[in-house]
Amino acid sequence: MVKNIPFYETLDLTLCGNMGRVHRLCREAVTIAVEPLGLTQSRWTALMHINMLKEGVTQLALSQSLGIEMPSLTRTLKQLEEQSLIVRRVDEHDKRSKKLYFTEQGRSILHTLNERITDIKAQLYNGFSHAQLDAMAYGLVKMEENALNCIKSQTKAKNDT
Amino acid sequence: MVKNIPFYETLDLTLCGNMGRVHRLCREAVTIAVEPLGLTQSRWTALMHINMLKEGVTQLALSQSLGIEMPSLTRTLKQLEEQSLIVRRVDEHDKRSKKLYFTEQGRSILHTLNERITDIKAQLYNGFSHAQLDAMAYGLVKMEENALNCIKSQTKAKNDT
DNA sequence: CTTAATTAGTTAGCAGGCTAACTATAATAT
DNA sequence: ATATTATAGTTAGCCTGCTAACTAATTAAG
Repeated sequence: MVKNIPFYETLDLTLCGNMGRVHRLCREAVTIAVEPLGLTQSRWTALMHINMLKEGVTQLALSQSLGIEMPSLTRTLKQLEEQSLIVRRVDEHDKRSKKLYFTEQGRSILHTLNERITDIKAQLYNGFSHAQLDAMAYGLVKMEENALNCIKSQTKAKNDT
Repeated sequence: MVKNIPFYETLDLTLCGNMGRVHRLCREAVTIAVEPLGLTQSRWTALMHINMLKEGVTQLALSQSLGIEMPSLTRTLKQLEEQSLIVRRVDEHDKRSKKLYFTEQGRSILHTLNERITDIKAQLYNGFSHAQLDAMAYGLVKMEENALNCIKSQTKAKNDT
């Protein structure tokens, strides 16, 4: 029974609080669905992105794709390696970097994982038009830009002191 | 240089990852601005909501307004009390619940806090039309509903087993 | 009235973001 | 050739969400 809720009644007052909550809820919805596979949010997200970027991707590239910092990723990959779903191999051409590959077991759960995520995604986007989804995605990208600029200008102002 | 980014290139692949990242960045932008006041994100958000709901609000009502669970709030309020910015007083009519009040010191930083947040908000929403912001807010509410339904139906399916 | 169920709040501990400080390798400058 | 700087990854530890299990007070049932 959602009507045309004026922006200032929702997003504005709590600033970005709503975004955080919706994010947590969407995340939870998927996590419930893939829990039987022994995966948490950070782990299934990482698996999906490795698959998307193709095996052999470096940790740095993966962290950028995920939009998280290296230390956050390191922990997740460690867990995935302990679960024997992936392996990390040092790149022979640049011994600083490590490339990521699925194990047999890791590759074998990809299909089920993909299926379940697609299912949940359909439920989350239920009732949205393509135009609406595009508008949201565009808004998010724009707000991300604004936030980055805002952070940058503040950091700069501090250093100039 | 953001063009008309097709939804499936952004929000879809990472599902709700973008929302999480934008949320973190917006949060960071404000936090930098209010750090000199000795406040973190959870603390300034709580202060703003207490002010909005008026002093004397219960912890339960505050947690619902913030969209977080009680234990998350308990910790934050404990810190605010240790900073002597608020006090918690047992409600005489229902000794289970506690009501929240600002201290002198707490009330005195509200003005500065409000000012800085308003400033950052303007930067984050820079370039957005009212219609765009409303569309995003509406989309978030709708997706939250979808997520809640999705979680509920999954939980129910599990219990029926 | 006494007992059972519900409710507000707390504590303990997990999940997954983050920064700061570190190691080891590679690239650049002198 | 050597010394400096930059880069990929790790470790340690903070912040703030969460659930599960608890206490104490209130409400509902028998």
